[in-house]
Amino acid sequence: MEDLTNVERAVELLQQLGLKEYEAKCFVALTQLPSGTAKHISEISEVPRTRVYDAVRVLETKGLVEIQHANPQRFRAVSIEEAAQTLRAEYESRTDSLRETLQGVEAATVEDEVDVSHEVWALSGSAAIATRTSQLIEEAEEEIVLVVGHELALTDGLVDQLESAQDRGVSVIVGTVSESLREDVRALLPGAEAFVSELGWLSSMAAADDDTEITRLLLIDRATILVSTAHSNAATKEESEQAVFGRGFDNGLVTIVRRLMATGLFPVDGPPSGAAGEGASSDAS
Amino acid sequence: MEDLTNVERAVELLQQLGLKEYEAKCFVALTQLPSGTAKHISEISEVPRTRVYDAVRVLETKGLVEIQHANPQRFRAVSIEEAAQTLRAEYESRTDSLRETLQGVEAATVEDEVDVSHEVWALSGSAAIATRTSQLIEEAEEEIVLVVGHELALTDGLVDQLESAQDRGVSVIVGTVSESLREDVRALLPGAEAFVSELGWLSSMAAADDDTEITRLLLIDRATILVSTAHSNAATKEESEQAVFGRGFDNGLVTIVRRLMATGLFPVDGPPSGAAGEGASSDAS
DNA sequence: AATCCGTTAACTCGATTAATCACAACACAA
DNA sequence: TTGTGTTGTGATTAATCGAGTTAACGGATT
Repeated sequence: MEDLTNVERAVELLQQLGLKEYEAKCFVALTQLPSGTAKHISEISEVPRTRVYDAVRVLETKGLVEIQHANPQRFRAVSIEEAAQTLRAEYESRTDSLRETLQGVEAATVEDEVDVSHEVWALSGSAAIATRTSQLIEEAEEEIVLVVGHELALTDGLVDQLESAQDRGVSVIVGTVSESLREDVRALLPGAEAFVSELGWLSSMAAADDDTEITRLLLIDRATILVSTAHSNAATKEESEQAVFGRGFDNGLVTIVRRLMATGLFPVDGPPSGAAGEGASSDAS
Repeated sequence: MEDLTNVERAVELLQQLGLKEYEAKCFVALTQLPSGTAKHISEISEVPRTRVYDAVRVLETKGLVEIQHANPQRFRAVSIEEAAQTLRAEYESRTDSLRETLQGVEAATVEDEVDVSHEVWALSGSAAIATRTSQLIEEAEEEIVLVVGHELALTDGLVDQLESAQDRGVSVIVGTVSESLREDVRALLPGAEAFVSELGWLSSMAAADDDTEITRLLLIDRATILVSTAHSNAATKEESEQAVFGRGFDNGLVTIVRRLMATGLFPVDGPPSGAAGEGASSDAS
């Protein structure tokens, strides 16, 4: 009674996990009782009494409740821990099946060759962006320029990957937004160049009612770029991360960013070695 | 083309994982291509071309595809492995949140005391049944009588639990359907009584068009019983496991099963010690 | 028998989704 | 220029599904 918010959250989560509204509400109600009748459940869950039976029966087939076939019937939920495990196991087996099934599908009619040199791809979701970031870092052969616009963007995994890139002879240059973060980088990655950059020039792109900031800016071998932004919309209160990445030395996006980096990105310590300066002078598409 | 079935399976799985039909079909189509346009996707996925755009946009927000904003737009799916991980992670975080949220809910109005001695509960799903089985075994104080009607029912975990029950002084009696399985039990559980039982008397309960067999039959301290049956319906081709369990010495179900075990269940080696015989003579409800 | 309660099943309404259509912007060729 | 075809967006219709309600059945109680 005192925690309506928690109940609502739980109901919403259960629906996201595939339960219908009534099922979710009934289950949450049952977790609040050692056991209960349809009437009882209806009262605390606000589910029409006559529909409790359907809902609970479905829950039973999913292994989430047990039914006592008496008069009146009594219902009881399994433990929270067990319910969570049951649901998790269900989706885990589904993703596993999906993996197998999709691997047995692949390959369709091959389409014509596509010019890959001017591609600019958009993607969203922190996980997807992180994955792409590490893929790009791993394919670097000569140089990695990384500007982290937010503390959270510099994860342990990222540091490890940069380290192993250095080990195979790739030069790593890291820009940060703050002095303190630069010190961290210098401690974590001794072999890398570290500098403080100003990303203000890009923040001005953001719309007025949004709160957008750059989280990552990655340039691989001067020919592949990835820019990611965290976009927290004030209206919907949603946090989302978006990114674009482009391939090819004369790719439009790559060219622009290379030029921007050469001119306005490295004001404090000056442009690092040949990273951006050389690119700026050698792109004439 | 040659594996329509696989494609259909994948689409179905993706829908079970929360995607809409069009989204699922588009994604599967994209896994068959390095990249493709809306037209291309529409052709292999049978999704109306004009709807491909929406579907793919949703997929992008879920981190499953990347979009090239060109003319025409091009779309590309992330790797199968990455897609599976993304989906799995999504549901894992949801079950975790659920666990936490539910723990912050518990407890509602306490209802009147319920007479617990005649309860008979029904539950379904192998996982749920296995969990309940182990809970019952762990609460045993004196005696466990277990009849396994199917080889698969005797899992390693089950054996371990029976072993630890023996260690705390609980006598374990195991019935099997075959002589060979009995030998296995004798090897795995030296301290336990093992015998071959006949379960034919219960199989006759099954309806004609079904294929039902008893997988487990568990009697704890002569006062709690669990019977589980594997029910493979020929019509729907679905495999499901169901169970009932009851508590209390004079519980109707317990009484019946105790009596049945005393009379007709142990024909080969005779009834073990005092397990069922004593019960049969002492129940007068 | 009359009535109450528990239970099931059927039906309505509304929202979401699938499927189709119409249109504007653009490219290319005749 | 005109015609043709393609791309992308938006609106519209049709079908499906879930939520909410009502009716009907059967057993138990009085």
